[in-house]
Amino acid sequence: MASADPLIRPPLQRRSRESLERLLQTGLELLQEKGFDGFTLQELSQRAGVSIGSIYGRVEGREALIMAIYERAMQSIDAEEHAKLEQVQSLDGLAPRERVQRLITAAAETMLANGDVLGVFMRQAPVNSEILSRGADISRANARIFARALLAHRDEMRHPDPELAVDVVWRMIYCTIARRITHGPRFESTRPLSDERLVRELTRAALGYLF
Amino acid sequence: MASADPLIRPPLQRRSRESLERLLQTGLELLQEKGFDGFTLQELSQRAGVSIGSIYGRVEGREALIMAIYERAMQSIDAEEHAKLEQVQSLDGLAPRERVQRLITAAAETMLANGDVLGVFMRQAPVNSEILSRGADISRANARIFARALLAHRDEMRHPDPELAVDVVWRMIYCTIARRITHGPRFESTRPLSDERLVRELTRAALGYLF
Amino acid sequence: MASADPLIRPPLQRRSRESLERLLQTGLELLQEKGFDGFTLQELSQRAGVSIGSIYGRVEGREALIMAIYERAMQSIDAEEHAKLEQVQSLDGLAPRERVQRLITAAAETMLANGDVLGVFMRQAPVNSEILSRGADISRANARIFARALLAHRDEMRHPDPELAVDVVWRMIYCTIARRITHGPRFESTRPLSDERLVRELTRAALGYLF
Amino acid sequence: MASADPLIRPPLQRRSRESLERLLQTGLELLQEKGFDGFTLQELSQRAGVSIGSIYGRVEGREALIMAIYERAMQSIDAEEHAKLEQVQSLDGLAPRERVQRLITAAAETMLANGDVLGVFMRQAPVNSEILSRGADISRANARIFARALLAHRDEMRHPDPELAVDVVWRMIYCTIARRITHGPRFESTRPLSDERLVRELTRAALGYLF
DNA sequence: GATGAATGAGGCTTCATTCAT
DNA sequence: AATGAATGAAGCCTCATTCAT
Repeated sequence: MASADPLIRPPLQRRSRESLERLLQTGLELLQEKGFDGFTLQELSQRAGVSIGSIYGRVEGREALIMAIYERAMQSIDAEEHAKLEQVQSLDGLAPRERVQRLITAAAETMLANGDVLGVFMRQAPVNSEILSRGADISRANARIFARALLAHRDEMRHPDPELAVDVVWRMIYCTIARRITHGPRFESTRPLSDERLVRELTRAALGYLF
Repeated sequence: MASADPLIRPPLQRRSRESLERLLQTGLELLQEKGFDGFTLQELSQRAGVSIGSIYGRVEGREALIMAIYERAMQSIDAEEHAKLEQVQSLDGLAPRERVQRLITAAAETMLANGDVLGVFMRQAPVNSEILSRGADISRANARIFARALLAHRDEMRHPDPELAVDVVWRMIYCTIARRITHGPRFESTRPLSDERLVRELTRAALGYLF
Repeated sequence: MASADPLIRPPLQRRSRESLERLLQTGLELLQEKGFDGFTLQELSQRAGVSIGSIYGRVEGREALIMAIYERAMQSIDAEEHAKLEQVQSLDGLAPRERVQRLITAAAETMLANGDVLGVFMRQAPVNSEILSRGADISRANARIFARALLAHRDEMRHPDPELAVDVVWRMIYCTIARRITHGPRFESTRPLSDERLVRELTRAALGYLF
Repeated sequence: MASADPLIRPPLQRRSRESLERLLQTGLELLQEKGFDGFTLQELSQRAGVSIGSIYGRVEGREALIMAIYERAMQSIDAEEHAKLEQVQSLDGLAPRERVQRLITAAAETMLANGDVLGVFMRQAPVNSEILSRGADISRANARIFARALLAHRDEMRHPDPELAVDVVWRMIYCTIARRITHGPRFESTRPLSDERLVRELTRAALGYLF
């Protein structure tokens, strides 16, 4: 799912690779601190100790740089979620409810744990089509894994259209957690509610809906 | 819920009121087309046929203008949602499931029906603290109405903590619909799913969870 | 010495005269508070409760308005100084040193006493040719009175060119006091020095120089 | 006496240093021609052949640029006056009257000789607190040198409070010359009076006052 | 006459990108 | 390849003045 066009001109020398790394790492921090709008190449250049010229030597421009930062940041997060979902899926002899519960928890917790970084980009997605589409890619890939895993238990589901139900569950969970990350835990309601509790309740709702 | 501080210097003459109206309306359209970043006073001035100076005669600056557009746009939408929720709440002798179903449908449909306008601001909320907080105000107010209406049936609920359950249901519904508006219907999954169907399934999930 | 061209379109009705008065008075206050640069017709209009349109009905524009404020403010101050100088001049049988002392004191004290208002315009003079030239008119007029009064004692003066000496004394006194008003009492030196003391010493210097 | 905070981001390359120089020089000329109010970055940019962006690369903004022009212009003038005063002070075996005469002449002539440049800033001082305070610094420093030099002869002075007298002399001289520079030679009086003559007479007055 | 809304030239500033060294 | 100075389009805002009511 990685993009085909080279966001980055591959660095050849060790020194280059290092400064590229510094660029992407510092860039992420800058993005977290200032948001996309406050993110300027000038400041990045200074903080990372990499000249503007070098940035342009490595990258097409601001947009591409941000995408490169994005890809780098997402790579590990996505792999982590991916792996967790796959792992639960691969478990044999799991009771349906047990599996569903674990899948939801896996997905939600990975997202919440990486909320700091994820949030930076999730907040921009609705305003930046590039990020929107890459984000969709990732989400959809996970949707598929999630669905496949759940549908192993389709026969036990009481819902008449398991495919649909599973899709809806994914959306429900994903959206609720995602907004928690982007808007904070009290946007929709001031009632205190911990991450753990929310996940538990969402799971419960999913189970009630599916089975 | 309208803000107390005067975003707008109230126009006294007819001509003014007209151009203010033009400003807010055209401004909303411009915001829809270009997004917040692409929204410039210069272009608004041209399109609305109102000089820059006049804009500043009416409004503190760009930021205040946007908030004014926001308030105007939200006023009717919010009132509509508010009213619908209140109306369902006020119905006597409604079976619990029936009431819940209607409440969810009311909330979701109002949002979806106004998605064009809502989306413009919802997309900015995570990036604009002013809008974030106003949006939270509105959402929370509706959360309260929603909760009050549902909790009329708390005795019939099987969930051990009805207050919590009702809060979670609201979040689930609101987040899922909101993201549909801001990210489109296929961000999380490519599986086709109509608005109506989604609402129906969310309702079903909510009912299973509560009762 | 009043300018010939009508800075002000003479108000005919009582109401007009009142609002003109309000304009000039409030204008002076505004000028004191904000300085020339911070002085805007918009704010004056509001504070004085006179519409912009009315201001333009009465006056050519911003510049003319300021000059009108200036003239009004100077009128009384100038008259006061004028009168004091003339009065000392008219005293018979005054010992030379006594007369000089009184003249200097009269001039200096009038200026210092009106420093609040004088300062506003004196600070602008070097930057505003209109005010510069009106200010020069006034200063020169007083120079003439001052000179005439002193030269009554030319025979007692030890200076070989009494005309010159008297001119220099006037300049010295006027400049020192004027700068005290425009730049404050400690611009040139941090040594504390009261108005009274300064005047006394200047007088002493003048006497030593003339006689 | 140069300010410690960096008004200017020091240019590293030759090309930069040249355009910075052009900027400050042309800036001074522009200031002389148009005054502070008429001084715009746009015009400076054009005249100096330096882009707006470059200006901002070198300087914080308009205000800082003006201060930089000021500091550069004052540096040499101040040094010159400073040096001249020190030099007279250092002369041994000078008769009191001789020394006073030379000191006053030194101070006055340096100022008058640099009147073109000095005037630009002196005219703004009463209206620009930054310049006012820097100007005060310089004047006070010279006041100290002047006083120290004169007070070497305190025993010969007939004035009962030599410290005071010397302070007053400095003020008198400085103010009269400064106003001559800012307001021209005929503001206070139309009587023709050359620079030389004025200085000579001021000196005579000072001598009469002190000794 | 009075009112105050409307106008718009013109100022300052930011920052992605280019280019000389 | 790297550096960082230079560029300039484009945005926001102010305020004297004009003009419809």
